[in-house]
Amino acid sequence: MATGRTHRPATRSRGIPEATVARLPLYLRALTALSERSVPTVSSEELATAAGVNSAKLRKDFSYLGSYGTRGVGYDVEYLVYQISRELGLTQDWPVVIVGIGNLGAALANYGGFASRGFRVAALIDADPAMAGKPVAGLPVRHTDELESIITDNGVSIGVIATPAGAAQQVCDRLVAAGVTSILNFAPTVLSVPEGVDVRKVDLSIELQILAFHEQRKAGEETTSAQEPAAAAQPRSGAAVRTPAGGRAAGKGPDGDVPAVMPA
Amino acid sequence: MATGRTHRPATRSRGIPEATVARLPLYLRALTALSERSVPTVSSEELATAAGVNSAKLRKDFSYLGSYGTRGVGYDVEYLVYQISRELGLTQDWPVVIVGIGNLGAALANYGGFASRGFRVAALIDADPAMAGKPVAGLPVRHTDELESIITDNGVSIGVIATPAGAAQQVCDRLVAAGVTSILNFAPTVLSVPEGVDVRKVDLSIELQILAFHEQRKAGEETTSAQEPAAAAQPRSGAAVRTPAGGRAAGKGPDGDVPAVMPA
DNA sequence: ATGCCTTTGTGAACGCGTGCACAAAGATGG
DNA sequence: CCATCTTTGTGCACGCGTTCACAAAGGCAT
Repeated sequence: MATGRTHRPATRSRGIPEATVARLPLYLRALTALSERSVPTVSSEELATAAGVNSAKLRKDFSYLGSYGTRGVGYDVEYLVYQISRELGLTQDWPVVIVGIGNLGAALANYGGFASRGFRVAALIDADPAMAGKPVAGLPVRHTDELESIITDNGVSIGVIATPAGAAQQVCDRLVAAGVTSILNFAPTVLSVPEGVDVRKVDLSIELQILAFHEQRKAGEETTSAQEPAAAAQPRSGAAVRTPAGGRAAGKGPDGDVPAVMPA
Repeated sequence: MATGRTHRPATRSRGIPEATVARLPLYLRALTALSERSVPTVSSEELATAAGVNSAKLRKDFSYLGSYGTRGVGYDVEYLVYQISRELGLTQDWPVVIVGIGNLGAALANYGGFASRGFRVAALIDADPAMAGKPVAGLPVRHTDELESIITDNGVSIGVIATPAGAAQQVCDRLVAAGVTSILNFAPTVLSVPEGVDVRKVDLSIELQILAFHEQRKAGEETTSAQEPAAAAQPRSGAAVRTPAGGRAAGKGPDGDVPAVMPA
C-alpha cells in the first residue's frame, strides 16, 4: 500500500498488477533457493508451494511477464530468476541511504537482504553529531548536514527513513528535495510527499496489533461456539499470509460484550 | 452485509473486513495524537487526512464497529480510542517473546511502539549461549532451551521471530508446540504452521524490491516508450543464466549479475 | 508418427474493497 | 418549534484480484 502514487498503472502493455509486483520478490526468493540447489526446472505447483501461494495465481502472475514456461515441463529456474530480477529492476545497482541510525537503522544497515539484491547502502545518516564518523556495518555514519550532497553525489533515488516519528517528515522533505523519489518509511507517521514520489510504510507495531485482533477473536471463539466451519482439509498450508480464504469468515462475535458506556 | 449468516442481531455480527482491521491501528495512532492534544471531537474528514486515507473509507470502516459518531459533529476522540482499542484487543496485556536477538531483535526489543500499545516483552530469546544473561533493552537474554517454559509460564500467545532464515521454521515449530498461536515473522522464509495459527510476515528486502520496480518504471517513463528489450531476446535455456560477475559497468542498463546468496 | 500424459496459459465467474453520492440524523440559530 | 446547516452512515456501482476449470501445447513412449 504505497501512498503517494496516484496515477494509472500506465504502461499499457507492461501493465503488471500491483498485487503481482508484490509477489515477485517472493517467487524470486524461492527460485533463488532452487537455483542454489541446482534444480533445473520447477512446476507452478511446486514453486507455488515453496512461495506459499496458489498455483493458479502464480501462473497468472507469470503470464503478465510473458510466456516463460514450457507446457508439460514447467519453468526454467535460472531463466525465471533472470526475468523476474530484470522486471523488478534488480539487475541494476540501487544506491540507498538510511537516515536515522538508531537500533533499527543499524539493523537495516546490517541486513544482508539488501546487498544481495542489488541494493547498495551508499551512506548512513544521523542527526546526532556524536554518531558522526562512528562505523556501523562497516560504514562511517555521516551527519545530516551532508544529506543533500550525499544524495546528489551518489545519484541516490531510494531513501530509508528510520528516524523517530517527529523527525520523519522533515527528513522526508529534504530527501525529496534532494532528488529521492522512493521512500521506505519505518517511522510511525503518515508522510506527505509530492506527486511522483512513492512511499512504502513498514510499521512494526501495526503488525502486532493486527495479530492481537485475531488472537482476541480466537480466544473469544473458544468460549462461545466451538462450532468451527473447519474448512476443507488443508493439512499444512504453508502461507497464511493475508486472508487465507478459509480462515475466518463466518465469525460470530467473541462474546456478547456490548458495553454502551462512554469512558469519556 | 457482514459475512456469514445474516441474522439480524441487535449486536453487530463481527464481520470486520481484513482491510479494515489493518487500518484500525492507523486510526488509533491518529486519534491518540489528537487525544494528547486534548482535542474533544474530530470529523471523518479531519481524521481521514491525519491517517492518510479517504474519508468515505474511514466512515465505512467505523460503521463496521458500530455507530459511534454524531451527525453534524463528528466522533468523540476519547470514546473512539477506547472502542478501537477494545476491538483490536489492546485493552488487555499481550505478553510477547522475541526470538533471535541480533541487530533486528534488539531493535524490536527497544521499539517503543510495543509497550505503549498493550504489548509487553516477556522475554528475549537467543540461541547463542554467549548472549545469555546479557541485558538488552533492560531484559536479560534467555537461552533457547528455556523457550518452552518461558511461553507456558507467561502465557505467551504471540511470538516474534527475528532469527536468520535457516532457524526460523524450527523456532516457529517450537513456539507453536509450546502454545503460541500468532507469529510475526521477520525472517525471509515461508513458515508453515498448522491450522489456527496466524502468521504475518514483514520482509524488509521485499519492500525495497517493490520500490525498485516502481523506480525503474519511473526512470523508463522519462525516456518515453519502453526501450525494454522485447521478451524475445533471451534464448530459452542456454543463455540468461547468471553472468558470474559480469559488467554492470555503467550502472544503468538491464544487465549485471543475479544475486546468488540468500540473505542471512 | 501417433497417442497419451503432464503442465501451462487464460477466459470467465466470483468476491472483496473502494469511492461516490445522498438521505437521514442531529446540532444550531432564530 | 421550525428552518438550516453539518456530518454521519450506507446503498450502489465499479474495478481489481483471486480462483476455477479447461483447452492448447509440448514432451515422451511406443
